[in-house]
Amino acid sequence: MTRWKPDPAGRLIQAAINLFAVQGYEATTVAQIAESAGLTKRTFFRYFSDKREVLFSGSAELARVWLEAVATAPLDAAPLAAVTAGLDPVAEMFVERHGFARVRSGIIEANPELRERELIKLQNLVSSIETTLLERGVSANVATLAAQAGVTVFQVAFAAWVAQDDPTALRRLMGQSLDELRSVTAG
Amino acid sequence: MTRWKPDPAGRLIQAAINLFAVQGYEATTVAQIAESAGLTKRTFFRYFSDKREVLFSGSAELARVWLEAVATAPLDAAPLAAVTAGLDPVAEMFVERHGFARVRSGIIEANPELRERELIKLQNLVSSIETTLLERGVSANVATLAAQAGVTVFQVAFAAWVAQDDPTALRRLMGQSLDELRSVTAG
DNA sequence: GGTTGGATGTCACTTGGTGTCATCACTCTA
DNA sequence: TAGAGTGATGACACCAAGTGACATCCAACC
Repeated sequence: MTRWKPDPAGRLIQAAINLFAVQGYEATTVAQIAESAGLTKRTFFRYFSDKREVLFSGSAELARVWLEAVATAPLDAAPLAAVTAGLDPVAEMFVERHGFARVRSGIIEANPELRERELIKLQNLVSSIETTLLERGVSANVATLAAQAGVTVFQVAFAAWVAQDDPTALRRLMGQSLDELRSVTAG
Repeated sequence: MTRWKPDPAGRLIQAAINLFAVQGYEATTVAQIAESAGLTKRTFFRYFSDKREVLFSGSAELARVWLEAVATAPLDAAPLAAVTAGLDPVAEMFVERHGFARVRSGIIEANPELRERELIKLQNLVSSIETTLLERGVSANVATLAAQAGVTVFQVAFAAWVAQDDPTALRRLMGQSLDELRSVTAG
């Protein structure tokens, strides 16, 4: 037998999502989450830097997948093309998480504090993509704008994806969003 | 004689900025800010919903100026043209605030909590512009993308503006940023 | 069998944020 | 002009997030 029950971080995340879904984010205390996972408040803060972070540990994987695609895109690809090369693997990564994403999105949309955290995670993603572009020789402002444009395309498509029922629709929605951005900025 | 010293909110803002600049945001307590303004902690929270908000009361004016410009743009203007119609009056509004903006930006950039708040303020601005576009008959996704594109252009230009010395440069930097966005999404 | 070490628990503390009621001076009205 | 509002502020108690310091426990290793 192991000394403690396994995967404490995973248990905390699951407990948190359940409690947030049932009684709301604000009405749930960290002590409740920890107790529900069989741990203490102090241990919660050893795994997550704050109460919000328990919903955002997955953002590291999103960044990892996207960044790898940008870094390995053909060196002669245009900046925005390199950025949007990340959309395919990202879409694939989310196919099996449609249900989870919907619950999580519902919780986040209902709370301004969590929306703030989501925005800064997306901004960190923009910064990371931007850095990758800079390493590919793209100029500073163009890197910023291309990275931001790509993430915006993702955001718009993601919002549409959680609002409908087809788990595989993300890829198509992203393509559509990109086309619309092109037509908006073309005028 | 008046009963209390005038403009309590303004005094709190000034006291907060001074303290943040000298000893940092985290090291400054709300009680210190309030005492420095000759008020109590309880009164601080009557004027600002939380400690971060004391740095963001100006964002309402930014939104007001920008939205008015979007709403009064020619009805046959393209969505992005209507959005960027806000850049001129916004640039004008900031000319006399270059010094203040630099101090404030320095404080915000140094603190993740404050960056989160700034991002959600910008996102709220995006949403407001989006709503104004919808009222002008623009379709949903296009409204989102045009509003987001315009605010991104502003963000990029603003960052460049506080990094240099000419208070009047904002307008030119915005035009440049917009041109770059067009070229990025054109490919 | 004793020791080490990493994960967890305990406890005390600071600070952000809120609810409730008291205070105090100005104003309005009889 | 007395006295009842009124609106801003203060006083106080309280809760929950977050942190530092130290104790505890059990598995593995010598």
